[in-house]
Amino acid sequence: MTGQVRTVDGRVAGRRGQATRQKLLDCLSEMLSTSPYRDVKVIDVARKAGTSPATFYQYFPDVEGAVLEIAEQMAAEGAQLTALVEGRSWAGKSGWQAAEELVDGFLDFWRRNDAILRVVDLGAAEGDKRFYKIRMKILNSVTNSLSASMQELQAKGRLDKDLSPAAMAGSIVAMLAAVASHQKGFQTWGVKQAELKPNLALLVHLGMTGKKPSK
Amino acid sequence: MTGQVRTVDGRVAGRRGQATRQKLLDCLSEMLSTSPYRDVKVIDVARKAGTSPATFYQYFPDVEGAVLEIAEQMAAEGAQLTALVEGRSWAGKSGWQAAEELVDGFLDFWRRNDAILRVVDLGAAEGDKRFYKIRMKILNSVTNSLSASMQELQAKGRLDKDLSPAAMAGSIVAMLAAVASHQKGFQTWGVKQAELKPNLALLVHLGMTGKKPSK
DNA sequence: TCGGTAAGCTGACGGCATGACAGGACAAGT
DNA sequence: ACTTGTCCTGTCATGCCGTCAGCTTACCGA
Repeated sequence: MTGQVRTVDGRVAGRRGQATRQKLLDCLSEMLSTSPYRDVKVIDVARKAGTSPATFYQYFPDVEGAVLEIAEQMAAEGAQLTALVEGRSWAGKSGWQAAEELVDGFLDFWRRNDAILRVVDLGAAEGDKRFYKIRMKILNSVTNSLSASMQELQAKGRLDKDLSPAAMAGSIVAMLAAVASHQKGFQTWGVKQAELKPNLALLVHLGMTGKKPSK
Repeated sequence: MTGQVRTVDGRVAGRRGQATRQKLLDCLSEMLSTSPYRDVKVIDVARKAGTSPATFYQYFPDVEGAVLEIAEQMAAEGAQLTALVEGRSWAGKSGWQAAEELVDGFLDFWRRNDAILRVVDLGAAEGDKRFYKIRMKILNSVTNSLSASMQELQAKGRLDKDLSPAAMAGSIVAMLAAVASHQKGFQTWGVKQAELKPNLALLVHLGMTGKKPSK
């Protein structure tokens, strides 16, 4: 599908080359989580990887290009988030469980990838379509699943028909993503992780079913 | 309270100086909305303002310092967002209206200041306390008001006592902020502004009162 | 009117990151 | 050993950063 890994000047990368490339990506990834995006310099990444800036430019057009690569890898992993919604029932106790697990899984994924997700979020907000596409790839699976579940509920008459599943699902997912990316902030502000989760789950449940959950 | 405006090297700024300073801020502000934050260079801002980079460094320690200044100005304006919540009733029809107006006002404020808010969000997410504080200043007024309203409802027995007003209010506000900062995204993805708002308002209402609104 | 003083601005400079290139090192096959 | 193609780096021109000395401009009191 993706074809071979290639250098900027068109050569195909061999074993050694791919290793170097990956090492650069790893180091960049680490830098992103320890210093502001604006201050990440090619020379630092190269130094950290024990190589030279010139090498970096063999594999990536610039920092942004490398960041996109990392984001792409993460987005591929992120596809598994669908499993948090698909095939779940939103009725009764299992509905509450579904909401709780969705929140849990989401916050966890975000915590594991917060550095790169920050940059993706910024790129998307700035209007860069490549970043926006990646963001979509991650969120879409969840959004679509939620949206489908709501349409089912609507068909069964268990949910108001005049609300838009897409908008509601989008809002819910946006909320999860936002809270997730400011988890640390909530903590310093005095809201504990433990009380954040059930409240988020409650909001999710309310949004999905329009009803209070029966725990 | 704030004392006089001062240059980096300690001189007090006069009329002309303040004008130059403001012009630099305006130009920076415009740059932020037309090019990625990472690519905003001091020299470009200076050129745009018809002055030299050295002048920029007279008034600001670096780009980030100037951005903080802009953000501070915006935060001051943003304090008026409190008015969207304070003194509102969440019962009956007026409850629905309160939710709608909160959503409206929020999205509008975000749309007007999206460029600078993006950068503030990034800074906060990266753990910079100065940006975090500004973000708080804007969101706190709304969050606190919502939180207070919920405590009232709890006292009257109209709302479950086992949920945390702070966490819920925080989640609601985070959701509003998130949706607001990706408004354009929602649109390109096929969700129209018109159907976004009522669904958001519904979520807000559900979260605040635990009940479906009576319109 | 005339200095005196502080504000305001800029040219110039060392330092560093960028991005391109050519050439050397290295591994693998013959 | 020789060839071929991959891989890495030294080097260089370019451009931005951040600072300083020094020049110009505005204000003010005598």
